[in-house]
Amino acid sequence: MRYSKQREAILRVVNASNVHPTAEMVYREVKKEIPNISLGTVYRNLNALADASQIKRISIPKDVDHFDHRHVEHYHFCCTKCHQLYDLPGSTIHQLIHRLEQEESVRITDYEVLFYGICQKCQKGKEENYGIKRK
Amino acid sequence: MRYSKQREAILRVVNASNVHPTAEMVYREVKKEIPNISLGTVYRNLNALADASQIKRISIPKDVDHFDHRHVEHYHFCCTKCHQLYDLPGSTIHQLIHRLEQEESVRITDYEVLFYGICQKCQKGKEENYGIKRK
DNA sequence: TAATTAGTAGTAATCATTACTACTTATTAT
DNA sequence: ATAATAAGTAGTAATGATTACTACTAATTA
Repeated sequence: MRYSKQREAILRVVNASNVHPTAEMVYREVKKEIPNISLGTVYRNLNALADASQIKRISIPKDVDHFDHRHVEHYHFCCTKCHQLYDLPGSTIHQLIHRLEQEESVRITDYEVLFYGICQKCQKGKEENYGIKRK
Repeated sequence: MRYSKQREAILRVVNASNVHPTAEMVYREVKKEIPNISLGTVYRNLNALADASQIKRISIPKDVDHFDHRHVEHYHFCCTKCHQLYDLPGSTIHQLIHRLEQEESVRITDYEVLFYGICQKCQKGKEENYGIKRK
């Protein structure tokens, strides 16, 4: 993979973000720096970066793909009320992976743990929707 | 939700399947019984059944949605070689959920645990692709 | 048994994502 | 360095899974 300022900017934006951005969100952000960047370029590079394990693609039912700079191990939490995607800390999964590899004879190379529920803010009745539409 | 023979057949097909069928697969199967059923009807009912927690929608990056009759608690395993989706047994997650609810002040109502790796068959070099195309 | 209204078939539309094409730019071999 | 080469890009068209729409059908109810 050869260098390009577009990919560098895209990776920088994903790394700097704390909201698990969608391709569209990354596009809008990178546009500030490279105004004529193409949405296709953003998609192509997000996929390339995910394939190279530099970032992580998160697939959520009834939602567009999100991307995450997975620097520390964690799980994801999707609030079913405001549809905001949060991080949850955790590393419990490793023992589980080890056991499953032994018992099920599979080789596990990656994982995604996604919880659904009501986030703290929404429990307090202070939810906002963040303009995220559900299909 | 009122009764319809279409929804009944769709639920029956999902329940009888052990391959986490896609909407298209359910459609092809139900068509044997109700030849003029519409693909839109299958989608609508799969969504309705998922919303009613009778089945579960599984979202996988770069793949179409799959559906699962979640009768016993388990995790999912997606082989990165043959792209087949398998079940992995497990119930370890409950302690984790309880701890996260306490520590993070969220209310968790559902979860999805998806592992990636190489399945037993593919480790033995006997993989098939099952005609599943990656975009 | 008629009235109501959810459900359906069939088709058109949507929209996130990918593919394509001509052009540009990073890397390489002379 | 500089030309060759091949990966990357912008812009736009195409794709394809999913949803929306419309006129019709059938399950529930009063």
